[in-house]
Amino acid sequence: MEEIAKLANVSIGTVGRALHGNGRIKEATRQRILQIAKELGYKPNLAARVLSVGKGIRIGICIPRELHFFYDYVRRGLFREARRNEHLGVEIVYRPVDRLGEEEVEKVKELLKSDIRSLILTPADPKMLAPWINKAEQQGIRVVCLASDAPQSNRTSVVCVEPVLAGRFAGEIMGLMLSEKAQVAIVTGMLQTDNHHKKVQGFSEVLPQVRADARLVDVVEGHEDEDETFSKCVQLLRRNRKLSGIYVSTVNCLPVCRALRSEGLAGKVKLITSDLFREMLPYFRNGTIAASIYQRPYEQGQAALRLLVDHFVSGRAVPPTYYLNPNIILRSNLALYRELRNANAPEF
Amino acid sequence: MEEIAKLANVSIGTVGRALHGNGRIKEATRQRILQIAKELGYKPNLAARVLSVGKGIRIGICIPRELHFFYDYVRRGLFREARRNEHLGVEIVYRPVDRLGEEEVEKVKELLKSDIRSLILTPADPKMLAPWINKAEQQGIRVVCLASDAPQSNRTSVVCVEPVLAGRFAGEIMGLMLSEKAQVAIVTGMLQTDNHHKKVQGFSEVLPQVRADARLVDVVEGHEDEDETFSKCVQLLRRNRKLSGIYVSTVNCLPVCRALRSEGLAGKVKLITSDLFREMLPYFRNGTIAASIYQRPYEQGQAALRLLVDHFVSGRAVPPTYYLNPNIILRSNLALYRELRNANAPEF
DNA sequence: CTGAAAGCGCTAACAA
DNA sequence: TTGTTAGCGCTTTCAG
Repeated sequence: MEEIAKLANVSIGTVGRALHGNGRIKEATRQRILQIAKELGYKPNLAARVLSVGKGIRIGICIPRELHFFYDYVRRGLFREARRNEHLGVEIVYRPVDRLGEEEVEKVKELLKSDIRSLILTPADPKMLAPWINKAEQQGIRVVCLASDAPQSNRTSVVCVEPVLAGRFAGEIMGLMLSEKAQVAIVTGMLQTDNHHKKVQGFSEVLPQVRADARLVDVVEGHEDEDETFSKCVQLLRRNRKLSGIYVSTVNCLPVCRALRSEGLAGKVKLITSDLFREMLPYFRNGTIAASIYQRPYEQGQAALRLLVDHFVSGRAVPPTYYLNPNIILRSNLALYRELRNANAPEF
Repeated sequence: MEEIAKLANVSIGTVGRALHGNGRIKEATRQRILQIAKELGYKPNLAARVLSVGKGIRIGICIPRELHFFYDYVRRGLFREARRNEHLGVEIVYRPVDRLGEEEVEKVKELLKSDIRSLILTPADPKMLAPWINKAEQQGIRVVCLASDAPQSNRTSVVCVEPVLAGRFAGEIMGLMLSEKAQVAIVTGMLQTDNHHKKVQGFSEVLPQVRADARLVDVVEGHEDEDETFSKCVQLLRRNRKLSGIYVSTVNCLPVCRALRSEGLAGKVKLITSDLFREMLPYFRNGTIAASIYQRPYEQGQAALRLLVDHFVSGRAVPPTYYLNPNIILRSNLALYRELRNANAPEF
């Protein structure tokens, strides 16, 4: 900056104003300074800037505590990435809700009063939340939706795995695994839920493309209830002894596994589940679960935070969407997943 | 630091010496200061440190230019992550080789003279390189192997996809896709190559576990030659009309695709390839390639650099190994891969 | 062995 | 509209 100032015959303060864009400065000098800066290949020293500005970047976070197997990893991704950037003054204001959707509006209101520059949240009820998101954006608070979206709102960005893609992915794998004239079923939570609806949609779109002779014979709604899911699955399996594949689009796969075992069909019926948690492990090991579609909660949290840090520190634009690729978990790569590693393994 | 100094009745300079570990300082005062620092929960301001020290962390990089489809992404991962950490003074000294193994020792020697704190390289000839790696480590230069390993050396760490795992992963997917009494073959480069050998090994271990009745009938070495691979594949397919799966463990999958098409077997024989580049796209689209095992070159580069930055900036230990999970690419998730995205899409 | 002070590059408040 | 200047927290050099 000093060198620019010298060449432009102005003070270092003026150079600052020119570079900064704001401030009262004559357009002519501004242009001149900018020109010289470019010629010199000037790049700001971020360390100095951070040191000088002093106050950090406060980021509000509102995510659920449950379901732990998912949000624990989202949270870790967020917090670790925040800590990695502590030296840039990144600071988190954490206002969790107990379950998805519980009191989310209250928490958001609270966060809006906390002098935050940005807000990360997992909208459960986008309609309800939209006015608050819009209000935040009006105040200059960047809102990033995480894991689920609020498309009708003015949110700056969303980080997630597209549910349709997850469904398509599952559908394609299922199709590849099936033999001729196969019959498959889907077990889901509630079809009303946007997320589940889209997964089912993606799955059923793709399946016939991969195997024209495959048929989706049933979509079972388990309503996230263990017993209901179990008994409905048993019925499904008895009703249809030729079923050769099941896709569980919700996290509740354990009752499905149990139903398969109790009917002696474990390993015979190809089972594709979603996500990953400890209790699934034995079913993976003994071949009941063939594959699981993993939504990479840790990386989702990490990505959300990185987008914001890059934006506030380097002025990088935040893309309106950041879609992650789902992973597929099989027996052979199971060991590499954090959920099953010991706590002190290195993480990113 | 000022507050610590006050409480300990010393100057800020003494606090610095105590914290820093080095320097001439009476052990008693050192302990006292450390104690107070801990009580106060002192954490150094990294921005200030970087600003003060001035000179950054120079990291030497020696990776090949070819094969572009792979190393271009490794390089991007490395460079972008370096740029993200510019404000911490991270700086790259880039000494590429044209092809894997070409003049690697020369380049490494050159880099060792460049006042680097760390060295990232892709060893092609570990035996040859080991003494240089050891020398570097002796000089206090942290050596990180990237994409391939030099296990007999004293390298600090390795970042890669384990080839055995990639093979096992492919084997399991293949197993899941096959029907009864299936016969499969592998097309590889040279079995002498450690990497290929291990992939083949992983694949053949897992296949019978997934399908006891499947049989690995042939392993074809194409020696990375287009014509040789093509004609050997055609022979393979004619010799064995009942072949139902092929795993290509090398990047050279195009001749295999062409052979399948020319024999009218595209889509009939399940084809699993490795990695991803533009020319594979049509074969994905028309169903010739069922799946590809993706080694995430971008993330490999990114991870290597992150490990080092975390180490030098925050004093975090570098884990001796950092294994990435390979991804599987299918038609449905193809669109999300960078290789096929336009250049200005957001990246991490 | 310890203290004092300059300065890293930038921002922001105040003065002109 | 522009110039001046005091720090931000730390390292490092030079003097005690």
